[in-house]
Formats: sequence, C-alpha cells, structure tokens
Amino acid sequence: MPHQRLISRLQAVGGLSEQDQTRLTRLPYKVKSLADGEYVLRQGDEPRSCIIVMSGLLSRQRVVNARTQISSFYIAGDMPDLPTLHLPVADCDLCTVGSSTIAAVPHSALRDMMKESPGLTHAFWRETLIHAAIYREWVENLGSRQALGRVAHLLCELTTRMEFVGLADDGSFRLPLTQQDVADACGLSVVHVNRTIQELRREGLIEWQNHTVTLLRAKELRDVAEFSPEYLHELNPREG
Amino acid sequence: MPHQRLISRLQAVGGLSEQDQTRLTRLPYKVKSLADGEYVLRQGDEPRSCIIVMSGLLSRQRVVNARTQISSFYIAGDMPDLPTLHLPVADCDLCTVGSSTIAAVPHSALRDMMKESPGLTHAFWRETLIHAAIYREWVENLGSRQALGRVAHLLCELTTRMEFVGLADDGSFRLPLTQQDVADACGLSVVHVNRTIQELRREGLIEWQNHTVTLLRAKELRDVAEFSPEYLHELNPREG
DNA sequence: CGGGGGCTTGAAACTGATCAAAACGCGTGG
DNA sequence: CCACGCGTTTTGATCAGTTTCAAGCCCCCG
Repeated sequence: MPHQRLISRLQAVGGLSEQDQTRLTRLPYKVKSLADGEYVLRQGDEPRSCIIVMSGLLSRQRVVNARTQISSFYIAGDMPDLPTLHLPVADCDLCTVGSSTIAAVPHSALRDMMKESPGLTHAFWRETLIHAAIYREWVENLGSRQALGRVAHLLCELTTRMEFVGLADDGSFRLPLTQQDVADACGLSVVHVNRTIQELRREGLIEWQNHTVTLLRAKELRDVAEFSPEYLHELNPREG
Repeated sequence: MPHQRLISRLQAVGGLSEQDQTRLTRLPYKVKSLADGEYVLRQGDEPRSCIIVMSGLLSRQRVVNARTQISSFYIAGDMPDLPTLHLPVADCDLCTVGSSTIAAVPHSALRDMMKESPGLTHAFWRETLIHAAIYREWVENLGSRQALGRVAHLLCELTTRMEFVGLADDGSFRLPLTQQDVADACGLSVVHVNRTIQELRREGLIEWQNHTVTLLRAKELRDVAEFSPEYLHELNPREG
C-alpha cells in the first residue's frame, strides 16, 4: 500500500467514493529509495510520471541571486510534481532532504483515471490549489515577518501538515532539516537562523535536537508565527 | 465579448477546440464596474461565482504582522478566484487597484461546462497552476533578492503578462500602482521603494510617471531582476 | 483656496548579513 | 579504539541594507 497516505489525505480533504478509492489503489507505480540530497527532478525535465512521497521529505528549490531558495517542502502523501501533468516542463529542482522513498505513477495512468472520474479530477486539482495556497502563505511569511516569526511559521506549518497525515504526535516529529535548509526556506542566513532557533528554545517554545522537533508551547508558538491553519484546507481532522 | 481576453489567453497557452471556444463564449456573466480600492472578495467569503478581470488591475492581499502583504496582481483575462470552485472559502481579500471592470460567471455554469469538456477542465486547471508558479516566483523574489532586484522583477513580470494579453506595446503600459502598493507587494517600506525606483530611473532602466511605466532598457532590467519568463508558461507569443 | 494623498528627502536606529573561527558530532579508515 | 576529516552548529565582531520617524513638497480635487 504505497500511496496509502495520499489516499487518506484525499479522503480527509474532500471525500472519495468507494469506486474512486479502488481506482487509486489500482494505480501502477514504481517505488524508489533515495539517499539524502538526491535530485528527483531537475529544472527543465519533462517527466512522464508523477511521484508520490511515501516517506521522508522533499524540497523544491532553485538558485536565485547566488543562493538557493527553497519554495516548498513535501511530506508523505504529497505529489510535488503533479503540475507536470498539465505544465510538462519542470521549473524547479526537487531534492530529497534526508533519505526518502517515493513512488512514481505514470502520467498516462493518472490521466486515464481522471478521464473516468470527475471526483478524482476534482480531488487532484484541489491538491494543486492547496499547494498554491501554501506558496501564497510563504509569500506573506517572507514579505511580512521578521526572522523569529518566519521560522516559527515554518515550524507551525510543518507540524500541522505532519499531524494531518499522522506523522507527528503531540507536537513532536522527525524533521531532517539542517539549519542551512531552514535558512534557504526562510530567506535568512544560517548564522541568523541559528540565533533565531536559539531564541525559540530560550523562550521555551520548542525543542529541536537530533533531527526531532517538539513544540513545547504550541499556542504561544502559533502566536509568535501568527499562524492560522485554514490555508491548508484540512477540513476533517484525521482520526484513527 | 466580455471575456475575450480570457479566451485568447487560454487559446494561446494551450489551444482550444472550436467547440470549446463557443462553449466559452456562451458562458453567462454579469459585468460590474468598480472604483479604485473596492473589495471584490473578502477573506472568508464563499462566492457562488468566479470573476474574470476585463480591465484594470486587482490585488490579492492580506494583513500580516500589522502590514498588508500583496501576494499577487491580476490583469485583464485573469480569473483571480478560480480556486473558489474547488476550495469554497476565500483565504485572501481581492481588491481593485485603480478603476476596473469585472465579469462574474456562476460556478454552476463553469462546472457544467467543464463536465462536458475535458479540454476546458485542463485549460482552467492549467491557469491555476500558472498562478501557483507565479506565487512560487514571488517566494524566490522575496526570499532571495534585495530591493532593486525585487522591484525590477515585479516590473518584468507585469510587463510580460501585459504584453501577452496585448496591454503593453514596446515595453510601455499603464500601471495604476502607488509606491505603497509596490512596497506591499515587495515586502519593503514605501520610503525604500521610492529610493529604489529612483535608482532604476537613474540607471536609465525605466520611466514611471502618471501611472505609466516604460522599460527603457528591457534587457538590462531583466538582468538586474534575473528575470526569465518561462515560469509564466506563455508558450505561444501572441500575434495580432 | 484649502486639504489630502502620494512622492521625496534626511537622519538615526535596527535587523540581519557577512566574515572568521572555534566547538561539536559522527562516520570512516587505520 | 583512536585519529582524522567533514559537515553542522555555535559564537563574536563588524558591516550593509532597510526601516522608522519626521518633515517638506507637489499636485490634483473639491
């Protein structure tokens, strides 16, 4: 059951008919295991399949003005290159952060499936819209907040998304990001990210060691980040 | 012909069958004229129709950390709230910049139309993906570039998009933004935007007066902005 | 003629970048 | 088991870009 997390995501966000669920389980796929820092996709590629993140973490990144900017992270259940179905040329690199496993599903299979089911078309379209909303939130984050709020917001977003697919409990989850990665995502220097994380620790808001993040006072952290999760459109909180 | 610009956009980006074109022309709509600074949509609204920008300019904005952040601009031919078809609750405000006219098309009509035509589903989905790519580019812009590059990039993007729908000739077009708007879009203070625009003028890269922008040395401006237009996915340059 | 919004300018304060170097872990090979 | 090396985290000091505050100006509109 390689894309089980995807199915439960789609199910939780919008509901799926029984038929659509079985359609999803019947999708053909190839699993790949990847080490840290491997490229799944390069800018300019025209892939013939979409990938589903099964475990680990991917980052979407591009070199801008002599530094790499990360514009999104993808966790288990996400389909980072779903847009290549309709915009064939990839315009960013996609890279693993920590060892990860992915499943590749041929475009043709996805297209055939959606041809049969408007409900699934709807569900996948909505996934791309949710990711668009996440980009937008990042625009607001980078444009409006200073360092402390930016890093706090990133952590709140990742926690919420992780919780939704069952990868975090009680505000604690594995996060293989280096401080350099956080810097690349937040548009800050590593040095300043380091001091910022130290401040979050000093305030007793988080713990972060051994690639594991724990939110100690989630409410206060959300206040610092001005975080409200509506933009993630995770309508039905996951249960069981 | 209220949504002619939309049709030629969709046509130019991906091609439409004759049938799909007539389907589009048959869409029911209501035209509205709006003054500067009017709200088309507020965060939390659940509209029953989508709007098409016919003339003028809209901004998507939200108040973050006690300042308004603009996360996108929409020009003639754009459908800023197309996402509400699948994500019913709007998560930003939509506001006119300068007097504008819009057409409202009922969700139901759009849904019916797409039910009949996979090609149109494809085309509209792609529109939302292109806007997602634009958000992503803004993330890179705000995260990686400093003031000069940011403002230059914004101008390059708007010029390219305007040209594509025939609203700019020879790098000159009407742009009713105030410097405050530019500041809100670029995550800068008005004061600094002012000095930045002066620098662009001093370098002989642009003219900007009376709400009209002219790119004097487009190539050099693009260099300053590190701008490359692929992310806009405007495959076939418009002719005639 | 007055008022107000937008543009412009100057000076001071601050946030975050840069440079440099040290300390820490951790895996590898001897 | 220890030594080495490399990537990551941490610290300090200096520097640069941008913000903030404050005031003046211009011009259009009422």
